[in-house]
Amino acid sequence: MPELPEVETVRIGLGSLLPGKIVRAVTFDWPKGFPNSKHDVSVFLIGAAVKDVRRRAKVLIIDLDNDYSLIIHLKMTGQLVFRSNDDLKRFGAGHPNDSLIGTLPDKSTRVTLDFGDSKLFFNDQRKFGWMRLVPTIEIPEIDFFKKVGPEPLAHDFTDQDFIKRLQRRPKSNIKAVLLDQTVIAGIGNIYADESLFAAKIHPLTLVKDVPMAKLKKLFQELQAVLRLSIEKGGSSDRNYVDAKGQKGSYLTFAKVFRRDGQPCLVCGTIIEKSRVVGRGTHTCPTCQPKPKGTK
DNA sequence: CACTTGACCTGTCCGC
DNA sequence: TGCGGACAGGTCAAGT
Repeated sequence: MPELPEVETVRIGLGSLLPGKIVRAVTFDWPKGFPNSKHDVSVFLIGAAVKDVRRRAKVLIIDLDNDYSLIIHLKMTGQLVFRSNDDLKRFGAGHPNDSLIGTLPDKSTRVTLDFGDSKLFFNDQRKFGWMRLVPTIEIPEIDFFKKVGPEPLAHDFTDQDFIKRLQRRPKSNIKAVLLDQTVIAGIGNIYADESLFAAKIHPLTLVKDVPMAKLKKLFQELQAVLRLSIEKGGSSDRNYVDAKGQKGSYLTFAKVFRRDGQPCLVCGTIIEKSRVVGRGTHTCPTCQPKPKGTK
């Protein structure tokens, strides 16, 4: 589930909660998702203090004061939920506010970091997510970080940079290219659909067939939807929650995503759902006419 | 090489 | 109510 805005929301939350906390204990039994040995965890994680929480693409990086870092990918259903011991006592068996989270840990909890006065739960229903403890200095050498594209909201990332990178894949359809993390970092299914709708581009259009003006428009709209979503705490469909276990409200503002069967907010045509690159894809057939030669 | 498809998991929802 | 099948927001390996 989590794309750039959701991971960024978690980063902001953890960034205000974790720095200074010392890891006192770690509970885990998930060799595939968290392959570090008990020995390494006890030597390089227990006793270390959290220094900083960063994000690159959809990956969270928790830097420790011993030159090690935890890198975490939430994939589709991962959650990182922080609870003080007081909250655990108070809300352990209940649902604070409109949270999707009940008693913690629950059956999807894969890893628990215990800070003494509080805990951080890594939940992941589908177990696609992962977490690794690595020397901080080795992070840039990890394959994913070597290959991942630029941050779409970086201040020095321009529309010309964006267009140049998209045009490296002229014969792919534009949605596939937006979703390719090596082209641009952090875009997933929700923000691909939303930005393509805003720029009035059909997702199946080949990159080479999109006029320059529309590529520029796409860049502006992509930045706008990402920024709005971060402001709204991300999108919560079923699983996503922030560091405090709360849902985000962006989907209230989504114009096509999960709005199939409802009228387009621009022209009133019924929004359609189809499959593009194997993913559920939402379009307005009037605002985003299909490219010639597709059915 | 460029590009597309399936596999990884579990849970939920929908139709019969 | 039960059951099979499709589907879910990501990424990689394997396929064409």
